[in-house]
Amino acid sequence: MAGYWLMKSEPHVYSFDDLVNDKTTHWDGVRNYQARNFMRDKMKIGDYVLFYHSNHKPPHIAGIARVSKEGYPDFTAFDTDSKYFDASSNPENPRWIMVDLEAVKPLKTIISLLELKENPKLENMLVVQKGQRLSVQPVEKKHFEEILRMSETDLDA
DNA sequence: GCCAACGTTGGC
DNA sequence: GCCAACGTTGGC
Repeated sequence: MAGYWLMKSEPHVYSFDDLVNDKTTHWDGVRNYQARNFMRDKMKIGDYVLFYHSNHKPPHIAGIARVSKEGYPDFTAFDTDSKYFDASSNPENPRWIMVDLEAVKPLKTIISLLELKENPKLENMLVVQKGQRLSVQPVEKKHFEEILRMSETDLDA
């Protein structure tokens, strides 16, 4: 059974439209252990991902993606030219992990953070909790399906 | 192992 | 641009 996730990206850095254009991307640059552990240990091929645009007015969920490759070393940590370079990670003992995502489809109507907060069915979602900064979050199936319903998005259409 | 200082995230 | 919340670092 597929799992469900929410992943945050700043759209001026990498947006859902960028993913649609690219078809697939590697999710590099995560430098938080909790987020890394989800990618390393829990995310499976075919899991669905709510693609969230943070640092945007308003912050919102833009589209649906899917895991297309499971956790493997984030090579940007080895690249001294990368802003994600981390001298304490190396190919023999990589500290940071990424997954690949593929675009599935944009939400028919985007759902803002305010709309998420106003829906009592979503009150337990991590993304609406105060101070929640985690950039890779697990999502419950019922919450994922509620967001599809709110956004009038049919994954099978 | 504690915790103060510092850096980052990200909504507002 | 502000700042609350949180994670990390490093001295002790």
